[in-house]
This record gives sequence, C-alpha cells and structure tokens, in this order.
Amino acid sequence: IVISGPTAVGKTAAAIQLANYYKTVIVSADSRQFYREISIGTAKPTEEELAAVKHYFIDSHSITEPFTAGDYEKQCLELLHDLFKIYDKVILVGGSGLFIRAVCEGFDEFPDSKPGVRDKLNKEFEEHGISLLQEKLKTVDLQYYQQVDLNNPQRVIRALEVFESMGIPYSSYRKAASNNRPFRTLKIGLNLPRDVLYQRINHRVDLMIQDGLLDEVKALIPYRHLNSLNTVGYSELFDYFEGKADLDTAINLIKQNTRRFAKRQLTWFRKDKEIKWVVADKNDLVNDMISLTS
RNA sequence: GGUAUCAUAGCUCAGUCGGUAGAGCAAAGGACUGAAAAUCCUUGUGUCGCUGGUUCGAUUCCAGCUGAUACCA
Repeated sequence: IVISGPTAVGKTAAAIQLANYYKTVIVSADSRQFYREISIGTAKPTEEELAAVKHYFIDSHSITEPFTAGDYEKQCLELLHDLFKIYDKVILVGGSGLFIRAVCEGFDEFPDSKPGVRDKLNKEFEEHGISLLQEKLKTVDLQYYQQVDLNNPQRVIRALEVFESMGIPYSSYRKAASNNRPFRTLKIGLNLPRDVLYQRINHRVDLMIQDGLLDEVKALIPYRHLNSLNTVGYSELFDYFEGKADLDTAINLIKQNTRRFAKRQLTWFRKDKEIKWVVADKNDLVNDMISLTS
C-alpha cells in the first residue's frame, strides 16, 4: 500500500492509523527522513509515533554517506523481500514521487559512475557554462540530446557522467522497461484544498522553529556543503547564520519554498493515474483508506 | 486649515508627446530514470482611485472629490 501526497498533508499520522489496522509496518519513501542528523526540519515521525509502529528508512543513514535514489531502490526491495515473509501488506509512505517510482516500477540498470567524473563536469559547467556541456552531449549522445531539457544542468551532467564513466551513451541504458515486482501496489493520495494545505505548511514551519530547528541547523554548519543538506529549512537558515538574511526573512523563505515544494509534488502525483485520492482531513480517513485497500 | 507630490497587476514600480498598458517579485501550470525537499521550462492575472469636463477617442489633459506622504501653519 502506497500513501503519497504533498508535504504537511498528514501522511505520517494516516500511515500509522492504517498500519495499526492492518497490524503491519511502515517503510518511508522520503528523500530526507532517512538521514539521522536532520530531524526537526524534515518533519520526521515523533518518538511516540515511531514507538507505535515499526518504521524503516527513518534515521537509517548519515548525511555524510552518499545515498542515491538507485541505492534506495535496491535497499528497499531487499527490505520488502524480507517484510513480505512476515506481513501480508506493507505500507510505503512518502512525498517523493521519484523514490516511490523507484520502488513500484524501478529504474533501468545503470552502471555505477566513476568517482570524480561528476565533480569534473560540475567544474566545467561552472567555468564554461551549459553550452559546452550541451555540445559535448550532442556529439556523444544525439538521441538523448534531442530529448533532454538542455537548460537543465543536472540532466545534461548526469548523461555525460554515465557516458564518460562507461563510454556508452546514456540513452542506450534508458529502456523504460517495466520491472516485475513480486508484490501488487495500491496507491492512495492524500490531498487538501490548496489554501488549507498552505496554512498547514506555514503553521508547521513555525512549530519547527519552536521545536529548535535553529539549533539543529547551527550544529550542521560544518556540513552545509553536503548535497543532503541542500534542503528546504536548512539552506535558508545557513544563509541566516552567515548573515545573508535576517531571521524573519529566512523563516518566510522556508515557508515559501515549502509551498513551492508541495506544488511540485502535486504536479508529479497528478500524473500518476493509479493514485486514488482521498481528502486528508476527514474524520473517517482511516475508513476511506481501508475501503480502498481491503 | 494651506501648499506640494503621488494614486497603474497580489506587492514594488515603469509607461502611454491622447489610440484601453509592461517589468521584477509573488502566484499558477508543467517537465523530471541514481543531486529529487534537487534541478529546469512556460504563463500577465488590470474598471490605470472616484465623479464630471474637453475630445472622434481620456489611464494619459483639465476641474472637483477621496486617500497617502512631505512641508508650512
């Protein structure tokens, strides 16, 4: 059972209710909550919630170890393999469309890229801009060149990274093959009217500040360059601690960036026609979810 | 109370020598196969304060009103 939806919609609580009903466990499909060093800003389940239902992929990794969506796919499938020996149903909750896709449909097989290649490409990008990389991609992988968003450095760099690691074009790995999974998935999407959702986001950011987000971020300043900390709620406060913005501005920016994030999540999930949508603040939400999943 | 300036998009403002208007930000929509809470693309939403006057035509010129700001009393 997959539970998805935008941030702050109430996925955590809903998942716990459903897990209790089915006497099963929860696997997180969140791209940040598995980092043990960041908790307040990622709105992890509380200690009580974690005690009530066994959660996986919470606090399971460190911000200092690289961990990609592909790694997540592999580790999560292994975990599910074991869990399905014990449980009939398992609940996968998260706001990351890519991570949920990684588990439900999977990625094509890509080779591990050579260390250092991406750093080299990032440096080239900084020094020469995107056009050089675009030209490189054109000569090396015309097919993907015609498909990609050429203005998006991350996409272009990834394709070049794969090519330069293996000498084989990125596009030749992209089969969009449907991977067979040894389980069936039922997808539930939680949603709320936009203005209600935005109010909840704003309110939750205030609560995070009350709960000590500032201290959490302050302690992470030495690690601020890590990709895992390029995260809403952290970047803005790093800027505050560096004196680039005052606290009020930083907090308002966190709210704004969180709202934009929620919007992007909705764009992703709306495309997935398997998702059955449920209004997240109904009293009998559990019953709705049960009737959709039993 | 008097004088001056201002009033245009959700916000900050530009502009029209009279032919019903456009930037930034905000917002909305979208893309996305190992950075994904990342990254990238697209889109102007308007009684031009109100009421009259001049004019073929007024957001633009004129008058009055309302409001804001500054200065003088």
